[in-house]
Amino acid sequence: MPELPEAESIRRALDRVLPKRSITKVEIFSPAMREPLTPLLAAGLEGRVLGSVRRRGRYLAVALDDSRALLMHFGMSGIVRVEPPGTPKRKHEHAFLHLSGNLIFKFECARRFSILKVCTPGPDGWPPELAGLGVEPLTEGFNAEFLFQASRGRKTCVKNFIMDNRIVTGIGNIYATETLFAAGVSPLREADSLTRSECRNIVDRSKEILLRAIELGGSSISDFLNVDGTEGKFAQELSVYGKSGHPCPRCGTVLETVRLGGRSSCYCSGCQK
DNA sequence: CTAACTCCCTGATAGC
DNA sequence: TGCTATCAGGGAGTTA
Repeated sequence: MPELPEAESIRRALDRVLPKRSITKVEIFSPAMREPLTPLLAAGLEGRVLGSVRRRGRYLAVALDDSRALLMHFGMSGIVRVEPPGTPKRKHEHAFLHLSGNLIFKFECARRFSILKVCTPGPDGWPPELAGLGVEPLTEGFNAEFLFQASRGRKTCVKNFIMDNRIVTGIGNIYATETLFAAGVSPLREADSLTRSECRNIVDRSKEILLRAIELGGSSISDFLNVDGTEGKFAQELSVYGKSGHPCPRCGTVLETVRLGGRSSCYCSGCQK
């Protein structure tokens, strides 16, 4: 499912193909989504020229030439493709944006958790609905002291804490699971119990893992595909995610799974304290 | 304020 | 074979 590295892979791909193309026609096939797609029809998109593609957490924003932007989020199963006409329509394709240069931007989502909407960015360059997002994990702002201070007084477990988008944005179940394994920290630990040193470890490992995943085009777990239809290759480097019952790659202890905040979490009780 | 729920949705898989 | 139950889960919303 798309987390930050997958969103960044999509961003890079879209940023190579979308800018300077104009929207020639909008087609909506499935109005009933997490947010309705029908407003796209009345948004006056025909004739608008697309600009650069930026990312905030797992959201992407494609600039429009009228100071608005197309905002998208991939939920769990969102896929976007840019293809020439002629490909048969797939079952869960919900919207097409026809583009100049004989291409179609296709918005697909089996579970309908994705978002595609027009937004109006504020002074910070992002629409108000993204105002509550926390720090970007690949910036200087995400550092040991930040994580340490943010976790003081927090009784929630460390896994839920680093998956909280209001604290740090873009880290979902896969990368939280892998980060805590690499950092040797149990997902069950109270956030408040983290030492500065453990915070530094979590921050450093998460950045390494996210950067490596971006390098490999993300993880294709279940539904994720890149814009060109290829799979990300990071899934092959996962140490513990989805490997419950397998031996720990570091110490051989059988990996356990617990449910935290409604999400399954795989970890090694031998390596993660 | 925090923490712990519920819900949205479909497809894959397990069990009977 | 065909049914039902369970799980996958981001984020918004609700409750205590």
